[in-house]
Amino acid sequence: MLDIHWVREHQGEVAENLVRRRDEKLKRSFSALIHHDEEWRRLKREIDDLRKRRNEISKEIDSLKRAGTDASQALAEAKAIPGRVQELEKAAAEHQQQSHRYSMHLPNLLDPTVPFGRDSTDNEVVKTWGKPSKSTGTLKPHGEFLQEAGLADFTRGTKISGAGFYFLLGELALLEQALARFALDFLAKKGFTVVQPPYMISRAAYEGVTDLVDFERVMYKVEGHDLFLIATSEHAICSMFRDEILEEDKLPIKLAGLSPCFRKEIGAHGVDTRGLFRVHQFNKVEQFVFCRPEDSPKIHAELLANAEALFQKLGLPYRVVLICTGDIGAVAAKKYDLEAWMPREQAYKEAISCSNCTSYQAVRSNIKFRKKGSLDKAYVHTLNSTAIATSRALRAIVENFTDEKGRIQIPKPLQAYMGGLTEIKPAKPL
RNA sequence: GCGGAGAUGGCGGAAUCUGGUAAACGCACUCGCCUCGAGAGCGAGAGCCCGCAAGGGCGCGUGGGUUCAAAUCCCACUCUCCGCGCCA
Repeated sequence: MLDIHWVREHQGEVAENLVRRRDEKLKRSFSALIHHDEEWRRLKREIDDLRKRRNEISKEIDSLKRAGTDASQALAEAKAIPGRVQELEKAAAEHQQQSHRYSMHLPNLLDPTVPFGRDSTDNEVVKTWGKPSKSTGTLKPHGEFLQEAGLADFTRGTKISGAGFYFLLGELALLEQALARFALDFLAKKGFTVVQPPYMISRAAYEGVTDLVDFERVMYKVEGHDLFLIATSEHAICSMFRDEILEEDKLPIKLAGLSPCFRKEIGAHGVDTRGLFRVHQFNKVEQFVFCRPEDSPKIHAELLANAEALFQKLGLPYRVVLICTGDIGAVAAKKYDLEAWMPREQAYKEAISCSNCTSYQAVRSNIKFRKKGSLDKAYVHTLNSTAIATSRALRAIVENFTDEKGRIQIPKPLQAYMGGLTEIKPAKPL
């Protein structure tokens, strides 16, 4: 969400931004927003004037009564006001609601460096690291391999919970824990505070962090409660500081979230349907930062560097893409994806998403900071980046590091978390 | 889940019974004056909304109701504390 005060003064810039997104619908929403905002302000003025008059008369009535004088004339005038106020308030509330609704749909201002494009095929490759392995033509889909190797059970996961659910078994389940712990230890050393957030949050908290369409498409609703399962710890962590004014010298606040992520993501995905790539539940270590506006570009680069460092330490080949205007979504002003090399598909696939959300979430969640030595307040900037989404990292490890005998080589930095184990051998399926 | 008490600025707290337009009093904070400097003292300020401003409106956990007028009365909800129950 954009700050409405700012929008009133910078309508041209907002319109330009929408042109870059090439979205006619948004342009109409924007003029509707301006219209309702103006109407609301006009009515508010009228209502305030009426209230002023009512307050004056109320005072008169008070003093008349205290003096023991007849107040019936003043009372008669006063009685007429609340009804009129109520009428106008109804109209004003309607306009305010509409203006709020439209502003909730307005996307963030894009950073000027975001490339113009239609969809993910127009994203710009900015870096490639590591040597992508050539296809041997013998690799099985990782889901099939893990099922046969007794390291995961997709069949029974589907049986009890439906497609997109799975059991991790034995050493693969331990490797999943190792990955998460590896990422957390790395971030803790970088000054991040580790956070285990609530896994369910209320609608109001949720509206502060994400686009409204996510409620239908992505999030699971808990029946009978005002609660949604989090789709990432980013959501819980951002709303953690909702309606707060932070002190400038506490910034930047760097947090490393650890949580399961629950996503509906309806629809079939071909070869990815069975396996760990696209699932309804996975664990993720997330980087999240609240900072001063002037620091967010620098911190954005840091978060990406952290994500890259983790993949480099694991030895997983990847490339970094800068997401284009058509693929970036409503929340981020600028976004990089880190795509890991997946040998079986001979393709880079999204493993990490790293966004500078500027003040978009801060406005929605009302998170400000007080400038040092003054009473001035401004919205913070928020940034988030995956550190490790364990499900996708596991797939990358399995595909990149399994030898012809079906043994998965454990990346060096994870071995310490696996009691010194260097490889995972296939087991008998349960 | 049951019973009791409560929710007011950054904090402690007053006004609630008896409706009359909130933050008295104290602490902390910001700016200014005064000081060589610090402190003390004095003055102003300190939430949100509309307005270029002057000014006005709103705001006492949330939502509704009664009233010319609600922190105060009524209803529902949320949360906190105490006790009991249940529980990994």
